[in-house]
Amino acid sequence: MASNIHDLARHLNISIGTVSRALNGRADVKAETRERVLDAARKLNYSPNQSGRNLRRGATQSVAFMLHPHPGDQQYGEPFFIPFITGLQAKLAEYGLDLMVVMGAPGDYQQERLRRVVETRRADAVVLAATRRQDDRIDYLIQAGFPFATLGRSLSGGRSYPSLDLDFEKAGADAVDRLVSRGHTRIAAVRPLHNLNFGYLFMAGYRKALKRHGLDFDPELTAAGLINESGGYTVTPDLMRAKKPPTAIIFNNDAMALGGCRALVEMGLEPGKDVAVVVIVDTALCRYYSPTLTAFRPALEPLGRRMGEMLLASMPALAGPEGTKIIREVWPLELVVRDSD
Amino acid sequence: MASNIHDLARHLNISIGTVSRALNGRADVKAETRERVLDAARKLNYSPNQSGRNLRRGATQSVAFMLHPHPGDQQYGEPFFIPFITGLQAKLAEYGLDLMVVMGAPGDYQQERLRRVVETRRADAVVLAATRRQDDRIDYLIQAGFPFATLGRSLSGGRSYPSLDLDFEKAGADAVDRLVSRGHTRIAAVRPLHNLNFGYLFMAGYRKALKRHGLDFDPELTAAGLINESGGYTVTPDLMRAKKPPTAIIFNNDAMALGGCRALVEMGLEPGKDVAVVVIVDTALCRYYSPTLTAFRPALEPLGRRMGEMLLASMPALAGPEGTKIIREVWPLELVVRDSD
DNA sequence: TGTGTTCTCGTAAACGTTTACGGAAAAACG
DNA sequence: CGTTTTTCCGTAAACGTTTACGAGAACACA
Repeated sequence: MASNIHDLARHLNISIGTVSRALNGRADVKAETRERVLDAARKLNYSPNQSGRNLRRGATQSVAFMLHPHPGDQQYGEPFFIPFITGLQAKLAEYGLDLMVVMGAPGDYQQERLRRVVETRRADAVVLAATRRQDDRIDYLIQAGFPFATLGRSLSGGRSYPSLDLDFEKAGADAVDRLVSRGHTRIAAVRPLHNLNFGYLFMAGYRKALKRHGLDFDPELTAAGLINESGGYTVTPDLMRAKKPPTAIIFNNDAMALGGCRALVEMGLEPGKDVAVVVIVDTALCRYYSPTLTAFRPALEPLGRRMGEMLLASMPALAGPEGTKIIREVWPLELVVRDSD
Repeated sequence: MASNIHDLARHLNISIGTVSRALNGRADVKAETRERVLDAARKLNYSPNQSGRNLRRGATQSVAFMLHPHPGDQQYGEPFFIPFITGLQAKLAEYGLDLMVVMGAPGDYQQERLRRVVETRRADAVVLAATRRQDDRIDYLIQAGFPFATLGRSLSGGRSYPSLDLDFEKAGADAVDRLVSRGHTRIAAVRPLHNLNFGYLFMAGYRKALKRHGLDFDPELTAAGLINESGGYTVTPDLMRAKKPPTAIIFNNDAMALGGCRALVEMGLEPGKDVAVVVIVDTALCRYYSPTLTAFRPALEPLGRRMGEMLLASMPALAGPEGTKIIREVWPLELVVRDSD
């Protein structure tokens, strides 16, 4: 049960040093001895104590993913993150690393939890998501010299850390292009509250495309809400009460769109007919609404795997010093045309 | 930065023993000394190395929550679990415990990951979710003598471990009652694939209520699918092609219902008018569909907090031996009547 | 003053690993 | 057979904590 390396060594009549070396696949141990050790370990069902190992190695062999709510948002962005985490975990597992997801308490934007993980060295690296325009967490991690990577970019920290992002700017522009090509000229955009960086990127693409098509930017046609059903639901009526109401709305994600569509229905409008709808990030819902919603679909699971690779490459202890390079990538979002526009 | 307790002691010209005692709030240290230590710790921003602490204490001060996919289900049950996890984490934090979420790889039903956590003692206790009728994980944990609690019951392990569950049996029966009172006699039920225990409970309640109302159980009116949109979407057409098709469908959760409604629409049927719909577990979606879906709503965040309390009470190291009692509870689900039935 | 009690604190031994170092035995080589 | 190299393994020192034990100082009391 609580057997340790000494028990194992005693049982085999050899030293703990040899046992350890055998277990860790070191070269300087006879093949026969290694077999005996491995057998015995299996029989006594020994497995090394992680705390002892961590202490001696000065590393925990694990990576923390910080998942956090936005204040007032009960739903997190979980349908988005789960496939991402799955991919990340799969890749890390290939290198013997564990992934642990750390949830922050709503409100403090996880600064406290992050410090805790870093200061007590519970993980060897962390990955941050939902980066903000200016992100204290990034500044903190750089200053602390702690390895990390982000899902999403930020103005903080410049280009000095690995990051992976989706091309929200292009998606924003593509959405406008698509709607213009369908004859729309009054196109609204619903972005996330809380100055999340992808919100800015999305809006930047949106505005650029409007200008390219010679359309005016009308502040009344934009709104910001929580990234969930209630956010879209709350914000949409205001949009429709504009002096010149939109004929199309681009929602930041599918949950917001669902809420928005509900609001439209309650106003007696039919989504996809009276008002076109396009969604920037579809997690799963867009296929199942009526009408089905035209949306951009991210490849989240591969994105997670890629994040794992980036992290590995940036951890000197694992990739070797030659692998210590900072990788930054931006991945495209694929447009899936459905019935709502 | 990487300062340890020796640095701190040297800086203060006292022994590491005293520093440790001061930091851990032991009684046998002068008030003035404690102040000095605390100040210095803050100034040098020292925080104890978790690995050293774990090793010495033989405990990690953390709890693992095993989150896992069902094979073929990419979406996990995350909208369900996230609020639960939030509550759990909040409660544990009150006692200085960290929560880490461990994601299993799809397919192996997390046996391997669970063993890893237990054998390497990465956590002091685990909480299991989505229990099955017969659950190897429970048998394993009992045999290993590892502290745990479950969200959901199981046939495995009898009543020898703490568990928290929702009353799916009553919800299943209530759903039937409600539909019968609205004049339905041909009521279908869509349950989860994979012999999850809550699926059995739901179906048990469903069948009991049918019998109570003198209605026959028709196997053609039940189906099993993945617990997500695609599960409901796939399964619903079969139901409607029964010799005597249902006039109402009870879906196990909101995601399945969404998929099911989509299928109905594609068959030219209007959910809530041609076919009544009731949902057993609503996470967030039911309010936002058109028509809004009648559903049972669980109090997930409080449930998570309660789980935290149960766990604490069952961990001798934390609650003291007098607190070592096994708590088992079943919580009600609240019916929210909307437009779909 | 002598004795007993209470506060404080220092010492050192754990906790379970990994690994640098060195030495004995075996192998290789002339 | 002597010398050098290689292979294998044991020894012991870390890693950063916590805590049992004991001792000195301070205090109380008669």
